[in-house]
Amino acid sequence: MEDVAERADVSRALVSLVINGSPKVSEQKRRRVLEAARALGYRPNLMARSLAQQRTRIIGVLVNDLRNPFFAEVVEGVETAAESDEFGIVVLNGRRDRVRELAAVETLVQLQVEGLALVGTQLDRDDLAEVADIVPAVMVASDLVGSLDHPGVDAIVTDGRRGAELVVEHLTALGHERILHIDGAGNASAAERRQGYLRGMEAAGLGDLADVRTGGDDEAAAFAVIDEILAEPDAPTAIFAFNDLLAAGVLDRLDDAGVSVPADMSLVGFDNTFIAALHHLALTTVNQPRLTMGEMAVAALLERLNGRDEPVRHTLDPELVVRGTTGPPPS
Amino acid sequence: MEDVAERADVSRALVSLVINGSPKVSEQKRRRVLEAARALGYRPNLMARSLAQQRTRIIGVLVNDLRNPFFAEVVEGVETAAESDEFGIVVLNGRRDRVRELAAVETLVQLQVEGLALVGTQLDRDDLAEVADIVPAVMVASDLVGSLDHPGVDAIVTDGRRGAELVVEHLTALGHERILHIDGAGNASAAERRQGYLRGMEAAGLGDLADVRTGGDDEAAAFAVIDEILAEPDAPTAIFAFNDLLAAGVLDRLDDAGVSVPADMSLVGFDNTFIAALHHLALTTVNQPRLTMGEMAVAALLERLNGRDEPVRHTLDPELVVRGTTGPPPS
DNA sequence: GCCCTTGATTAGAGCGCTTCAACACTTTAT
DNA sequence: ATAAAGTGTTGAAGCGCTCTAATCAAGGGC
Repeated sequence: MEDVAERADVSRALVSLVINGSPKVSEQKRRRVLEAARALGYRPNLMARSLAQQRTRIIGVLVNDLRNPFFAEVVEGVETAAESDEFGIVVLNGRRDRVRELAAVETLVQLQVEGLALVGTQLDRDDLAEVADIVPAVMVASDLVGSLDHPGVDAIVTDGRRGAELVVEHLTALGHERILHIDGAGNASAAERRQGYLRGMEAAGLGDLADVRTGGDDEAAAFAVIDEILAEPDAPTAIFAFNDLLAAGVLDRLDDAGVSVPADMSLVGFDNTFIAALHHLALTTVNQPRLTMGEMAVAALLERLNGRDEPVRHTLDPELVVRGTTGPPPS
Repeated sequence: MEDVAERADVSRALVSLVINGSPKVSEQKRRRVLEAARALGYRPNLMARSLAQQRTRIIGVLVNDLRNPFFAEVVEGVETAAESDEFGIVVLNGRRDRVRELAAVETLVQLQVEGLALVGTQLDRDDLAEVADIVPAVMVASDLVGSLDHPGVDAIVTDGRRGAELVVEHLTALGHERILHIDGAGNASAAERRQGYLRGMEAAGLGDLADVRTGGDDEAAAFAVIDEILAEPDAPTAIFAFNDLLAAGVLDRLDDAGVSVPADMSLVGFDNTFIAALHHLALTTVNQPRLTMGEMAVAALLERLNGRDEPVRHTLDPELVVRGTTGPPPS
C-alpha cells in the first residue's frame, strides 16, 4: 500500500479511501491510485483490514456433513444471501463428529466471524450456550427442543413434526396401518420427526402399531434395521425413513431381499434432495425449502448484528412430495 | 492479551509464548498464564496473529460445485490432509460459474491463503497463469491439457483418457458397437474423456461409429440429448455419459421413454459417486480415488511451500466399476 | 480584504499479535 | 573469583491496514 501511495504520489490514507470507494476523492487522484495499484499488482490484505476495522464481514458456516446434498444446498442458500449483503462465508465441515464441530467453532471464533450458522449441528445445549455467549449463532435445519433457552441462539427449521405427520397421513390415507419409522438416531432433527410420527399414528388411531427403530443419517445405517424387520412376523407395510439418504439405503436393502416397492412395501424419505427426484428412485419424501432456510439464517444473523437481542425462531412449512415409492398396502 | 498478561503478572510477550506452546517458559508462569487466559475467556485473534506472523497456515479451496458429491468428497480429502499438517482450509463455491470462480480466487488471495486447491475448476489457461503468479496452485480433478505451461500450477488428475478407454473396452467386450458418448460440454475434464472415448473406438475398429453429443455435468443436461437420440434411426445400444450425475439424468429419461436398461440400452457413468452405488441405479461407472486426490493436492502444495518450483502432475489410475447398467446389446 | 465554509488530503495512532534483541539472573567451567 | 554459557523474561518495533482529527486549498459572502 505504501508503494502504491508513493507511485501515485499521494498518502497511504488516500489509497485506502480509493480502495474502499470513498466518494470524497477527486477523480484525478482516484485514477492515479487505481493505475498505480494495477501496475504494482497490489491486493489489499484482508487480515490487516479486518484487524484495523475491527470487523471481518465474515459469517462462519459449520456444516454437519458436506457430503449430504441437503446440507450442501442449505449452504448455497447461506452463501447467496451473504453475498448479497456483502458478507463472505467460511465453510467448515463437521463430518458428523461433535468434537470436530467443537474444534471448528473454535477456529471460526478465532477467525472473528461476526455470526455463526450451524447447519444441522450436533452440538448440545451446553455447547450452544457457550458458543452463543461469544458470537451470535443461528441453528439451521436442526432442532434442539428448547434451544431457545439461550437468548443468543436463533433457529431456522422446517417443522419436522408436521412433516412427519404429513407422511403418516399420506400413508394411512393409502390404507397402511403397520407403519414403521426408522429414525435418525442422535441426529439433531431426529427427535422432532419421531415425535411427529408418533403423534400422527395416535391421531390415526394407530398408536398401538407405532414402531420406531434406531437408524442414522446415511445409507449404511439402514441395512441392519431392514434385515431385522424382514425377519420378524407382522412386518410393516410402510416405512418412514429419517431422511432421503437413509431411505435410499432402505430401498437398496429391500431390493436385495426381493421386496418390491411400493407393491410390497411403501417407503417415504425426508428432505427432498436431488436423489429422491431421480426417476429410478422416485422417492416419496418431504420437501424442506433449503435455499430459503439458508437465506433466512443469514437474515437472522444480520438482525442480530443490527441490535436485535431476543431470540427468534422461524418454522417453515414442510411439503409432502408424492412420487413412486408409496402406494396401497398389499392386500 | 494485555489483560491476560496483567492478570498473570507477566509481559504480553510471555503470554504469546505460552499460547504458542514455546518450550522456554517456566512451568509456573505457564500455569499462571493459562489460568488467567481461561478466567478471562481469552481467545487469540487469528487475524492479528496471521498479520504478525506473516503467514496464515490456510489453504484456499475453490470448488466447482459443492452439490456434486464427487467434489464434496475431494474436499474432504483436502481437509483431512490439511488438518494433519496443521493447516486450515477455506472452502469457496464456484457454482459452475467461471466469473464467480474468479471472484472467489480474488477473495482467497486477499485472505492470504498460502496455497490454492482448484477442485474441478473452470478457469482457463490465462486465468490460471495469473493466479499462479500470486500463489502456488494445484488443479484437482480437472484437466486443462497443457496446464503445465505455467510452472506455478500442479495437477492431480485421474487419467480420464484411460478411464474412457476402459469404458469402451468394457462395452465392446459385451458386444456393443454403436456406442455414443454424451460429453461434459465445457467442463474441464470433458476433453480428456472425449479423447479417450474416440481413441477407444478407434482401437476397437469402431472409429466410424463414434458419435459424441454435447451434454453437460448435471442431470438436466441429459434430457434434450436423449430425446434427440431416440428420435433418430440407428439409435446406439450403449451410452457413455460424462459423469454419474449426467448418467442419472440419462437413466431418468430413458425410463420415461420406456427404454429399459441394460436390456435395450447399456449406460456407463464416471466418478463413482455414491449415487452410482445406490442399488436402484446400480450404475456401471469409473472410479476416481477422490480422497486420495484431495490428499495429494495438499501434499503438492506443501512441497511448493517447501521450495519445490518445478511443476508436478500426478496421474492416478481410474478403475472400472461394473454394476447393473451394462449388459450385452439387444439381439 | 477578511472570515467562514466546503471539500480534498494527510499525519499518526491504533487494531492484537509475534519476534528480535536485550536483559537479568543462574549455573557451569576455568 | 571470573568468564562463559545458559534460562527465562521483557520492551519495543512492526505486520498492513483504517480512521479520526488536523491541515490545506479554494471559493463565497460580506
